Amino acid sequence: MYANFSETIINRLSIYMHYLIEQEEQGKQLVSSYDIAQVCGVTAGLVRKDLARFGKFGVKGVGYDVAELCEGIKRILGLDHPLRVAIIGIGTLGSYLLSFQEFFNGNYEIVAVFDTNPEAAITCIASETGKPVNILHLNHLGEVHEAHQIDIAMITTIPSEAQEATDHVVQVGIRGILNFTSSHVKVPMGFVVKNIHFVNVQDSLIYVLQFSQYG
Amino acid sequence: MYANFSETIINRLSIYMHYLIEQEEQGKQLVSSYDIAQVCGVTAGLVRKDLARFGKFGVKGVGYDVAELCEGIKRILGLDHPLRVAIIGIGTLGSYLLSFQEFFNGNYEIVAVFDTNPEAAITCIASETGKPVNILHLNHLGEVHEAHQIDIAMITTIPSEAQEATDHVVQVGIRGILNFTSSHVKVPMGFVVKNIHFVNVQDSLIYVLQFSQYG
DNA sequence: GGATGTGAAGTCGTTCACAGCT
DNA sequence: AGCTGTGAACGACTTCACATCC
Repeated sequence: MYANFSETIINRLSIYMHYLIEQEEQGKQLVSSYDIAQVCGVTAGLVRKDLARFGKFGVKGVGYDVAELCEGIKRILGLDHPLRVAIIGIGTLGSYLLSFQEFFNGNYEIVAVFDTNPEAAITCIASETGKPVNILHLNHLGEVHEAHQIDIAMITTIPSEAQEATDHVVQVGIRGILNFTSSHVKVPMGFVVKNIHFVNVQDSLIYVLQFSQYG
Repeated sequence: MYANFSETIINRLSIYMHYLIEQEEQGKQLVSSYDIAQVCGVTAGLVRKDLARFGKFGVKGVGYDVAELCEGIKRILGLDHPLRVAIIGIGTLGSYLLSFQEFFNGNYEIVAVFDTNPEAAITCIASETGKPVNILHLNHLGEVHEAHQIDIAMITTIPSEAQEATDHVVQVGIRGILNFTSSHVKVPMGFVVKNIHFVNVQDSLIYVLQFSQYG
């Protein structure tokens, strides 16, 4: 296993990987650090440094084999086997996540959707995606986790219910949590939460715009 | 205006600010760097350093006035006046963004929604939010921008149409772009793109989970 | 020739400890 | 006593330049 590197570096590896997946789908076999750098918005030297931390993936004078490097990064990230995801709370956001499974590039699988009011939700989903989706009451989270070993729970409830939903997730022993709500949630040691708040990105965009005026 | 600080720092200011807005709504008047630090997941010293870069906001021995600090950060970020947003492409993601206007805490206003197929979209939206929403053909983007001075365009089309939509946005002169699609988009100098790809966060969550086993 | 891998240098971000104000 | 503001020490990240290999 690869020692504990910083989130900054790991996040870039993820970006590189998704670029490589794209290239692989388009049939490209070889890329250079310059190719990766340009698309991902970093310098070529940094790409090489990032990769060199984890081993030697390239061939001097030639570049990187797309499929090989992609597999290498997947191994580093822990994405070399399929990962199971549960969605907790099925409003507009939950149904969006369901409909965009293609985002996941095959690494993730949504195994179940939970809500405290599953009947009301079913109509919503059916009209959105056209797919039949199994929506279960949150009480069944434990059984499903026992049966399928869920890696990540996505919290997509309304903000005021986020902590309660998270407590439930923690209680059944799912250790990875993606919090899409605007509330902060707390978990005990050994569990990991990552927040996805696009508003912060939006705010920093506004900040940068102040300094990028023409002239 | 406040000189060009790094995205890391600006992103934290945004996180602090949203915490302060929450506290203000709950009637709290005073916070310490320790309060902010605990909720936002950083150290108290870092909070003070971050703020000190931009001026003196607190009172020694006392703490920070919530409303005052909140206003201060808004001024730094450029959020001290309402900002106008357009949504380009109205599928499940676009309708989610519409329905979550409360996320924005009053700083942002969605002035219009555009699509290349507005008729098809209208039904989708109406059933989602229950609100009447004006969906216009993308051809009208220029007029609306003239009339309302749009600050940010959110690209929420299907990935294969992202670049085309972005080109349109650039052409009418909207300089801030939030790209929610999985495609990379290119813009000329003077324009700013920020990507919102939760998959990268999800990937890094998986990485971290490898090292947080019990025991 | 062309691209990687890497030490060394340089920059940037964070922690620490404490002086100073209330 | 409590909490901010800040220089100094520390550590992490990034760039640079070049030796190295295909």
